Amino acid sequence: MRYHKIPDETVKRLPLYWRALKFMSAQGETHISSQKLSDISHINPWQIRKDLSYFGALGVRGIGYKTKKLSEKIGDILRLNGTQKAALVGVGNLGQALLKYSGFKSYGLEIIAAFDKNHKTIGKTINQVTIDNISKLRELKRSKIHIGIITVPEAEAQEVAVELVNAGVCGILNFAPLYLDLPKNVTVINIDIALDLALLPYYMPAKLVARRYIGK
Amino acid sequence: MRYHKIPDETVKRLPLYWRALKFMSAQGETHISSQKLSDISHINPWQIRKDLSYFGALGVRGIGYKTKKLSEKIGDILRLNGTQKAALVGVGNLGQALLKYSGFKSYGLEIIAAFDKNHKTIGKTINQVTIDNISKLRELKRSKIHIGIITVPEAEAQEVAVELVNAGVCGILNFAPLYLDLPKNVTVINIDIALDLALLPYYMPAKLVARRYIGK
DNA sequence: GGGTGTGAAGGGATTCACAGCA
DNA sequence: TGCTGTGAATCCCTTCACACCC
Repeated sequence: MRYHKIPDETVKRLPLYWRALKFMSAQGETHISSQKLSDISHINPWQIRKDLSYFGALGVRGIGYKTKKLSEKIGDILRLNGTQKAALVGVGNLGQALLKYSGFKSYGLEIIAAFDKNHKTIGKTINQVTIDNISKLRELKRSKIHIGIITVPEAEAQEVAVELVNAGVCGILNFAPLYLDLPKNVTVINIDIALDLALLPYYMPAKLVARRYIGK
Repeated sequence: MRYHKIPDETVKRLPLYWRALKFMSAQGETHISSQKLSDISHINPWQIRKDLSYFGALGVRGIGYKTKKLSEKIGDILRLNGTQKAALVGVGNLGQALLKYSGFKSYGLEIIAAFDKNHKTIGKTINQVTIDNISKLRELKRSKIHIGIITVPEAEAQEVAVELVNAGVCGILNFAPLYLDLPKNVTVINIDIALDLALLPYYMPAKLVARRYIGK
């Protein structure tokens, strides 16, 4: 296994393993088998082993994986070890919730700047971050922030995204429900809660009635 | 094409098409081609045509799709037409943001009940919803609510989920970062923002350095 | 002409089954 | 014995190419 391309689907599962390993670590478990990891993450054991094998032999046959070693390894792969600074734009309901949310820290993310255009919001301090006028976005360049979080309304999102990129951002977490048109070297992760929600009725029990389509 | 199983991946894309169609409708477009739909949704035209073909011949050769007809059809498939009532448990930062969020309405979801265990929060009214004591969750059964939204801390999520199911809920939107162990007939959609966020550093430009692993 | 609908081909991810090693 | 690591087989989804129809 040399110079192996890692499937995107595998990468998507890594944070899940990471979360499960932290959980096991907290329980004081020093070792974990793919079966046990499966019990927590609900991914098949062979899928887990296959996924992990892309990164070399991380386990010990007959024993399993060392909890701490494995979680460090996954952290290295995902580059979650160490802290990354982020700027948030749009301090509405969601923006405020994210600012107050402490869970980002364990993923190495720290929001150290926030912007809004509402004068009632500007100047407020939430969770040690003072909200700036959005017009000062371009001054962000100095602070070497590479991650931006967009929580502005849909109509303003594209414009804000461009300004963030101009300010040196190359990774964006986008909560606005639209596709952001940006240079290829910018990574965008879209989170649209409503889009996920929309799947719920389809998969709810009534599905048994009409899961298959009778066509033509 | 008879009795054809619809791929999950196709279902996942339907809300995206639905969103794009609403956008086009708002622009006053009565017809749309798969190419145009692709421009907005950033899904390949042939993928779109394939996806839609699972539901029968919805388009007109040489013309494209009727915007309104198609969006209604997708709404029917996803069961988004009509309103579904939901109960939210855990009125913290995120819970409040969701209560105030108006975007659910267009997906046919209306939060009509909210619960918390914090006595400072109980009794407050947010967006016309008065927050109840979480101990009253079991009384929910009468109100025929089938969707539950969980925004409580991880440690309480499993317990709350079980109570929701006891109260008649069969579809859950779970924001707590853990796997909910529930009867098979309950549909759970998990949203863990941090899990998505964790992928950002991996895909950010520095990836060019170590995207592939040099093993063994 | 222009754009859909769809079998067939191709590609990738999942699953299997077992070799290999503590 | 127990559990990992991994080629091979399988399955499913994506992509292609073109027939078909407005």
